[in-house]
Amino acid sequence: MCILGQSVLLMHSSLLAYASRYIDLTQEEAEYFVSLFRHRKLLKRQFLLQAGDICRYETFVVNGCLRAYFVEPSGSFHIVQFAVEDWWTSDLNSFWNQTPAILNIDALEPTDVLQIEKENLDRLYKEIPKTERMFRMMLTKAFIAHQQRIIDNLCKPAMERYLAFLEKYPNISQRVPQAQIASYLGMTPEFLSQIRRNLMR
Amino acid sequence: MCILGQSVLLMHSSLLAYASRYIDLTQEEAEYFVSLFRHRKLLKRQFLLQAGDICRYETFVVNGCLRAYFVEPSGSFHIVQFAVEDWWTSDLNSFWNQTPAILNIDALEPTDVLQIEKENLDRLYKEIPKTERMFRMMLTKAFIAHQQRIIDNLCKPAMERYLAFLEKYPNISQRVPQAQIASYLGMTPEFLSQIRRNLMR
DNA sequence: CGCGACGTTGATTTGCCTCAACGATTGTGG
DNA sequence: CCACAATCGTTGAGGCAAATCAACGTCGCG
Repeated sequence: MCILGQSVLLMHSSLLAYASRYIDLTQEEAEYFVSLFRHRKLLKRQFLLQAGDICRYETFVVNGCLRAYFVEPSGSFHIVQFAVEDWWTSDLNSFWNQTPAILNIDALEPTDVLQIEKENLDRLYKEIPKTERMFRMMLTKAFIAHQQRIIDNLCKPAMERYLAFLEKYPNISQRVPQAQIASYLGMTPEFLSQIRRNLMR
Repeated sequence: MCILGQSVLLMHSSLLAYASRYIDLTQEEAEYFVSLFRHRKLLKRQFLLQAGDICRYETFVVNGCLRAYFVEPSGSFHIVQFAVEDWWTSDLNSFWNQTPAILNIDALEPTDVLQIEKENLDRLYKEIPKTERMFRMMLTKAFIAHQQRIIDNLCKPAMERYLAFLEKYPNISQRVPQAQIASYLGMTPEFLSQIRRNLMR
């Protein structure tokens, strides 16, 4: 155990615990699996990815909190995703095609992540095919969540979207600033504040 | 070749052509692959899935056009997806968990589809593992498209969303009624009409 | 022909944004 | 340990994009 914080071993066990929800790995497979990831520590506000760069890694969050956001030419920005413990994040389009990213990803808290390169991920699929199943399942869940979000954005007014967010992500709503949540929900911080006032009664 | 329309053989070749974009199948594998699908013909306005039912199939569109939409308690509805030739559709959440669907799917035109049951899909993954790769890749692309749609909905005004839609789906915008497109884009038909008038100059 | 589906137009309303100013809290350097 | 800046949330006035409601025109079709 490392004095300076959680050891890499503990990081790995966090990732393996996650994987075990989807697939069973032998001791040997598990070791190979985690060996393809590299650990990285982020300070608050440090970037994991900047728009324009190529997204080289798929990222697993061990602890802390990241945000992925899109910056418009006008300068305003919109949060696409929060990622806390046990979440994955990346600019999937950039990662998949190895093209410049349109998303920025940075840390809202000091954060530990494990990252895997595209090459290694392809290698992993090849060496341990059932890992491909895991990623397919993860993607399925993420896709469903995105679809639900599209539906909500289409038909729910601001207050309902906020209430749904509170219910769905209680662990996120308690740790990230309200302005960030407003951005995620597609409204201004001022308006979210007004909504909260109305909810007080 | 069947007198009453495209033969099942041609349907299958359409599906195999699609699959070949992602993976290579031997003759034998290809035959097994398509044998797991059943063909179905839909009349205009016929339902493929109704909310509340369990979504038993993943559906590949051979020709025609489907829409997947969500109906609110108030009665208003929102189109989540159009599916034309070479697209897949389902209520993925319902299919995945075998829980009641929240989406309705029906035909905007007479439509031919090929459907695979969950059991057979799982069997397919097992017998021909590379098919799992294909579905993972399809999902990745769909996920990316959904993410882009979320971004667009968050930051683009109605007119830009409409223009982006025209550019992205020219083959859809020419065949489905404008009111349907308005629903997909999250605006009223009246407002879309106004936008089109403004674009006339 | 007459009905239903579809698109258009205009008047009015409203949900949400913009802009600007003002507390409260945090944190950081002197 | 204090002072000051930065961050964060709140409040209010005014404006705009888009919804609502209602009426009307135009097809295609039974």
